[in-house]
Amino acid sequence: MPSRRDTIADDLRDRIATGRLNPGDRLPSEAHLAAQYMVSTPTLRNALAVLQAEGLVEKVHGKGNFVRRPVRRITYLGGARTPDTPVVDLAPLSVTARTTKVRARGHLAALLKMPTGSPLTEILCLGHEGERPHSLARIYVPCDLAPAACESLPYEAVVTRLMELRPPLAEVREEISVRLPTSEEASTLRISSALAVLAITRQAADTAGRVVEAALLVLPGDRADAVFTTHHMLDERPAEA
Amino acid sequence: MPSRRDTIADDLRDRIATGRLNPGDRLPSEAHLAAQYMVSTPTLRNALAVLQAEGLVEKVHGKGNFVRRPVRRITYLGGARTPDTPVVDLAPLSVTARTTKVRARGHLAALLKMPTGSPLTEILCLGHEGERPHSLARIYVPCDLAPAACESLPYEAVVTRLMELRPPLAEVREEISVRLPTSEEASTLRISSALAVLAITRQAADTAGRVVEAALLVLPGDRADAVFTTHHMLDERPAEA
DNA sequence: GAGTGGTCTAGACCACGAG
DNA sequence: TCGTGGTCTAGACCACTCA
Repeated sequence: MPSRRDTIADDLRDRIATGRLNPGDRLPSEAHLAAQYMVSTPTLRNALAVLQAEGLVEKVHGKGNFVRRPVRRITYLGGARTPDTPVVDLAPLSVTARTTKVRARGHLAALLKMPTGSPLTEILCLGHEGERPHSLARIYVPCDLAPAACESLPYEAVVTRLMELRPPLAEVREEISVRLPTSEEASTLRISSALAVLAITRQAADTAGRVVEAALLVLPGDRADAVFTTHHMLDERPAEA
Repeated sequence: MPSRRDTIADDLRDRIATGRLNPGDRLPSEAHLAAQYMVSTPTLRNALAVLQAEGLVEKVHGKGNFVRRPVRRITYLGGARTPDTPVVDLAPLSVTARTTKVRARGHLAALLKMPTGSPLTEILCLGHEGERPHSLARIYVPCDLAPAACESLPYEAVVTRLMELRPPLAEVREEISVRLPTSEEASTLRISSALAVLAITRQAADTAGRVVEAALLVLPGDRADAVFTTHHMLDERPAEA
């Protein structure tokens, strides 16, 4: 027996799929919809929450519920990439970076295989697409591998300098998990705190086994994919794209 | 201003973290807790939903809310793995498989690069840890690469036969996304339909570029990680673990 | 049958956005 | 100021589990 919430969500989803509701359209108010479907407002809101989690509907406080424009999905390219590929594929997007010095503690120290309290450079990156933030990255590198006085450099310059300072990488480990955003992440990314995010922990080591970078990436779950392509090493080694 | 829901969730989370509530413990009933915190039952249930999404609390209909035993997280090993590594690391776990013949359609046909209607063998795998299901995999292979009459074979035998029939792989592409489970997936995995899952689409091709396997994996977001390790190809090629 | 969670109701009050 | 969504209330009724 499908719940009323799901019945309503299915109906609205169908309305969007068949073009009766178009991207950018404002939905009738929640009170209106509740009356149409003859349910209480909490029930209707639950139905909208389903669609919101699917990325079909966007709620804007004080304005209404809107059919989301089909956003290009963010693609995180993991693994087999050339060393100068940016951490997230931000091709036509803008990234703002802020660099600060912090000290390793807890999980972060373990990730970098450095003792607690070790000085680190944190590069906080926020990817934008138009007005809207859409990816958050915290990159940590040992201070000796960080560009000096780079607080004011633009993102591209920081990345370029990082690559120059860094020894060649031997191994990259990426761990992907799903979780709810912290409230800070939710407000930074302007997503609902109920929308799960893709959390990627990236650890890059040089040939000596030294961890030269740890990165914590947060991508909104409704529009992020992570893609890994592995070329198996056979007799012939395929060229990497 | 933190909401009451978050205040309550924070308090319960703290009770768990500090050991005042221990794994396996049953929480007081929702009505009881609502009275303690002086909130209505929906508000209290929202607070529990937060903890449930974090994997700290498990709701069991008709029995109560329980502090979750720290479950071993499921680790999906992607990318750089030897060909005979199972799709999901199910080491001490049991897997049941069911094999049926289906026809490629829509997304699946595109994934396999086969025309719509092509015959496929579907291997439906359900990973168990004890009584509890914890991973769902749908593996599709062209019929000529599927073991004949394998409907009744155990999982391990099916996988072994698959590997024997399959040409060496050249490229594996894995796409990871976050979404809510379908109602079928939620009931099969016995998770709440509000708990996001890690959805992994795996596409394996042989040296000729033919797709020899497409797999759709669904892992519960509260206890699943996907790990990718890339050994960069430098002068010396590191041995694969 | 007693107790539990699951769903839903019909409101109330507050916070936000736009005119 | 008005309409919107955000949060919350104090119940009701149903479904499930277990004794």
